[in-house]
Amino acid sequence: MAARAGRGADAASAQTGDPNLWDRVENASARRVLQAALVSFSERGYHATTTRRISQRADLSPTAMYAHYRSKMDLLVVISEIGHAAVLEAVDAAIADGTDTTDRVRRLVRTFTAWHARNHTVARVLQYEMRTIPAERFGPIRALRRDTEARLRDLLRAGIAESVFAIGDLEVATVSILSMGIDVARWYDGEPDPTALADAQSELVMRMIAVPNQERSEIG
Amino acid sequence: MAARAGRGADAASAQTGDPNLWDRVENASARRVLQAALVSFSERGYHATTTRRISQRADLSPTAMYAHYRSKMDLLVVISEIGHAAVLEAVDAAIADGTDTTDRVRRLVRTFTAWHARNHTVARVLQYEMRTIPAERFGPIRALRRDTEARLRDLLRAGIAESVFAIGDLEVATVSILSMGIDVARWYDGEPDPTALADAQSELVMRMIAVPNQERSEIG
Amino acid sequence: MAARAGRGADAASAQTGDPNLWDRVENASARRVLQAALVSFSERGYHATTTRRISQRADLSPTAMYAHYRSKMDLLVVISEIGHAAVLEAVDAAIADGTDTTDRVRRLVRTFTAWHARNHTVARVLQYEMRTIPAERFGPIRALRRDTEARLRDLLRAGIAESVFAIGDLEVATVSILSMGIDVARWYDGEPDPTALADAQSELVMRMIAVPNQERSEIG
Amino acid sequence: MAARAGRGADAASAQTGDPNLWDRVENASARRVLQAALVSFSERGYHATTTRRISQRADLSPTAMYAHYRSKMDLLVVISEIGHAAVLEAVDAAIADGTDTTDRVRRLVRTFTAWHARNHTVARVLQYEMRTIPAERFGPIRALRRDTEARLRDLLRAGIAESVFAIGDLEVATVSILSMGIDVARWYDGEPDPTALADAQSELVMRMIAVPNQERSEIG
DNA sequence: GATGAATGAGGATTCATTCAT
DNA sequence: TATGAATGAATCCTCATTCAT
Repeated sequence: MAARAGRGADAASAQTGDPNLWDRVENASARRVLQAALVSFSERGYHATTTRRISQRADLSPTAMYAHYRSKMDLLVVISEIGHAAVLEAVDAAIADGTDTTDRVRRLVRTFTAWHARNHTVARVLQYEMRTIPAERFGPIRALRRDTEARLRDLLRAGIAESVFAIGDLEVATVSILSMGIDVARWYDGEPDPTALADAQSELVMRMIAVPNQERSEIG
Repeated sequence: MAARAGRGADAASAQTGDPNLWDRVENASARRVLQAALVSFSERGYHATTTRRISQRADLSPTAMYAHYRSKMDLLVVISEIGHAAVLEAVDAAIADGTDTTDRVRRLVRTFTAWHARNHTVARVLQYEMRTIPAERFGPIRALRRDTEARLRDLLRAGIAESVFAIGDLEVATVSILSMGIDVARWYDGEPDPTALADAQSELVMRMIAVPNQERSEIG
Repeated sequence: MAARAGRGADAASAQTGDPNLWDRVENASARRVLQAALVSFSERGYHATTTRRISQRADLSPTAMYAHYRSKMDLLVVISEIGHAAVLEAVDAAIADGTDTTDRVRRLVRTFTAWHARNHTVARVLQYEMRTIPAERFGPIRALRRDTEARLRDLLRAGIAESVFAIGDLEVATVSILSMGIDVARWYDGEPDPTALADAQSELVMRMIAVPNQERSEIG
Repeated sequence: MAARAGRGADAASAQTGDPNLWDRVENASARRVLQAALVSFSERGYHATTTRRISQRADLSPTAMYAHYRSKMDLLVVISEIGHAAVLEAVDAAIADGTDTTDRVRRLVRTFTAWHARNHTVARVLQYEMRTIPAERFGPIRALRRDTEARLRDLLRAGIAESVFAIGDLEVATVSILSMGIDVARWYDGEPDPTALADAQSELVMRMIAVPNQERSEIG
């Protein structure tokens, strides 16, 4: 069984993305269960994943997961919370490194895209199983998503104010830029290299929002 | 239940998008079943949709669908085939109307985006349940997707050759542009107006790929 | 489809045994349905046979059988009645041809065995689906079976009285002799030739019941 | 329901024959399920038996059987394998006890018949549901049946070589003798006593195959 | 913490049969 | 006579979860 071979940290990380993501889950069994769930949810979707499959992939008995999680939905919620928090953290770190608005947007997009490529397994769960999470548990996730989106929107708005960006419809621009990164989760399977992809997409985005050369030179 | 009220053609089309889409399903019951499945698949996903729900929404007995479709999976496949075919048709029609490469790309993007907004219910099924379709039935769908993607790629390539587009990475550009339209299915819920959205997105795309003004003026 | 090829009388009789058996069913469609049911009941059993299968094999629509028979059970009952009646008729004809008790028993056994070989398709239904027929419809069939058994028992009793047979337990002998013929339905698949099999089995039976040579010569 | 009353070992064995037969099924629930299935398969046939009935008769929830068996078919296969193995074991034990060929045949027949009377519930399943078992699982059962048949055939052949048996057609004799025992499963319902029946049938068989007195005295 | 057995709810699907045509 | 559509009942089985150990 592949799961058996993949029990080690390295093999697993190939499927589950950045290994540090799951560091906060301290118990080893609990982490294995979570990663097994993650891979299955990503491959087949939440409803098509059985708790037995998860357990098998984690090399545990069918009921072992209940020692660590209250339910299958719990697994999805935890994965989703960790994932969404990680995206926001990455985005915030990227912004912090930026020197000016243009640079910050470029870094944000590059990071966002690279994250979705590198962590496309988690990303798929975040995006495709959002609707699966019941309203009463969705609150924190919604907040994280809104915050992430707000980071970009605020930068775009700032750039417009600074006259470095020319954007017709701020909302459409915000969501469209994020779409390019989010949708990476759907099609990405290792190619191209996350960094290369991130560079290419961020370049496209910058051209999309930049004030056209002529006008800028006129202004400058 | 809302479904009961929605049995009429108009109410249903509000949920199922362009009513002509389902014209090719001639039997009225078969069409109602298909539309009921469509709405449920879109709202809750394939696996979370029960055949009973579908039948109920179609105002038929729990087993009536089996007179028209061999299985629940059949419904998904038919929906997916019709939907993907419709996208390609729309794209082809848009291209045919264009006057030059730039115009054709703009029309393609506008149409693609508008289609995904107007038919976001179907579009959600097309994008989110692709992995659910078993390999042996996926062939025709894959072909349609590849063709649709090829339409854009070919136009971009032509524009580069004509020096009206400046694109660093053709593949990334192709998929990123489509991502903006595809991802509309995820977030769209009636706002903004499909035409307005299509105009805004196509404008973003055109700026993204157009040769910068300066250079172009140099050439002209 | 094999059924289509086998629609003619000759091909069908290969599977359904003596074609005259079904002559009394005058309507051609009704007869085709009956023979289709017969073959399926024999091959897979009554409960594993669907009415759709029967109709298909008879080259008719799934509901066509209801024009001729009230239910699936009706088919089984009719087949069973015709079959059991035919066995008794054959046995009676065999007895009628016999010259003395010994000859009559030999002819009865030979005929009984040959019938089960030649009509093993029907015979299998008669024997294996007996318990399937509900009590309220089983009366006539029970009568036919009792009569057939009585024919042999009476002959054996007569032979004992005439001192041509030496039999310890009349009941066990009766049923055991019939078992040899009945069980042919279970294993027979065309080999050996029904006549050869009938000769061999009847010889075994005659030795089984005949007064031993020594004693007979003493008596004579 | 009678099943509830029959939960005790003794009551069950009245229906399921030799209780030792099921000893190899160690888990008590699994054994109860198996015996419940056995009785139902025997009474109504495999296809007419629902898994619910089996569970009810075993005093378990409708799904409890799935903890022990993978499917309803699994139950049939296990029953069939255990049953056929038991027949062969009984036959082998009988042969081992014999002093010469004639004695061995007599013992074989007596044992075979008595087994089918005593275990007529299992025997009915073995004989009537053979065709129900799919080819890919039938291998071991076919082997057991062939072995059992070979035991008799080999003895008959030996007896012919030793001139203690006079048999026209070895194959017909082999199958006909077994038929007498097998068919007991069809009609037996407690009468006569298995031993008495076995004695009567074995006597019939011995007369059927023995070299006639006269000839034998000539030889001796 | 971990497990094997057990369970209730529900799932897709099949089936014999009916009905309108 | 024949059919396509429709249906209610039932079937096998799966699933997430619980419980005793």
